Amino acid sequence: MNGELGLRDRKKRQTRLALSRAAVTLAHEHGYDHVTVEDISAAAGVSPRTFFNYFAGKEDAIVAPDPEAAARMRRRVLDQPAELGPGAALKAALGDEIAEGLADEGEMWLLRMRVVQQHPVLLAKVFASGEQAERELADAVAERAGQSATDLYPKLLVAAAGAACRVAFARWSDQEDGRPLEILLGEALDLLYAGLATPTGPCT
Amino acid sequence: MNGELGLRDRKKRQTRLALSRAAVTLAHEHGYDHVTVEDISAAAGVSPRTFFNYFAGKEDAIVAPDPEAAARMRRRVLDQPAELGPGAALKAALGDEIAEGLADEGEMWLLRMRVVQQHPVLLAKVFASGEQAERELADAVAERAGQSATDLYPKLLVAAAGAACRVAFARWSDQEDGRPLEILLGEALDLLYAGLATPTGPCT
DNA sequence: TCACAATTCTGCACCCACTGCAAACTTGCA
DNA sequence: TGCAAGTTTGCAGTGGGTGCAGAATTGTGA
Repeated sequence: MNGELGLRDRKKRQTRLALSRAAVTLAHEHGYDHVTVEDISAAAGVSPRTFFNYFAGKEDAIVAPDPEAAARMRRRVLDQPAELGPGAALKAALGDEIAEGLADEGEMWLLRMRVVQQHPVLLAKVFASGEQAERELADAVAERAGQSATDLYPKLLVAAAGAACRVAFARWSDQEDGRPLEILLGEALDLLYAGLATPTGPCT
Repeated sequence: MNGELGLRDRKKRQTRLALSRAAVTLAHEHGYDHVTVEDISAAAGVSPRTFFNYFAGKEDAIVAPDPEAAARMRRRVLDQPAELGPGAALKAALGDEIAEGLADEGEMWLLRMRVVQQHPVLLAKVFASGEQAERELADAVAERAGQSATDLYPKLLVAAAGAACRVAFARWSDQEDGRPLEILLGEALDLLYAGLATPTGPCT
């Protein structure tokens, strides 16, 4: 009736979001390991047991691996104009994804990045979920490149692009560099596609 | 007197190695999360409490972040012939490191990789410790390139090279491809330095 | 409107990872 | 041999994480 979702599902989404927001903000205020699951669930108004009905662990409440992200990126890659090569298609797809994400919840991304950058455990989670996404993405890239997903090229392309993303995100959240995320990522990808050429010439 | 190390230090090294080997082999046999710290320490002949005197956690007993690796790689990069550019120096340094590691404990590396590849948590640890090493390596590369360590180029070069390493290691442990690790890594780095050129031309 | 089925929430009991502390033990050295 | 320093261990406790079963809530058909 309202928004195509019943009260049940709306409440679930709401609870999940409340837990996630509570986890990020509490961790940002008091430090990740000074925040217990009990604190988070209390702030979100549910029992500690319920927390584990939504997230597999405390870490997941902060990094929140988006289960739809992989499929969405796959579609983005395949939907790019046919004249683009695999690398350009991947770059365009990443640009689209980031533009949309920033518009939806950019300030939350920034807060999350700040917390994550200071906690190796969380950073590890980010890498792991990125790696998961890379596996699916490699399929899409392989399809565009007319290769098998087990070939070196698709795997390396998405892995290297992932590395570029991480570098760009880190620079973005570092506030040293005030430029927007899209620019930073574009710069990194261009350098990558130029064979990591040094300022004075190609990579030697 | 004997090997420059007293009985004390030799025993410590021995215990650490025993714990690490026990962790890897037990995890390989029974699955990582069906093995408890108690099992590992029992197999190594020490008390569970002692386990934590050697490793910060169960994961560390398997991924065992080598505390000297970063400094060693830094030296390797700086010690490469002066005529090599940053990228070539990094490639050569990685080759040296791998050749030495394979000779010392190649079969253990393989077993470890097999375990790690199937456990997101461990994979995450690998990424995290890799990321840690990348920060130090970026300094060395920046020095060779005559740039600041906060510049994009050094960070992206080591991050992309790290991605190439992970891809090469994964392919190596996959046993689909029987070629030796050095070849696989060289191939990945070459493709990277060629700007991730597709089989039919440069990356578009 | 009401009652029933399905789903969600919650408390409880439990396992395991991990830590600080202090006592027992081992090693190195005078 | 005996002492100082370092290592191992047990113990007690915290917190993350899970299975289970009952209570609470919601969707649905009569």
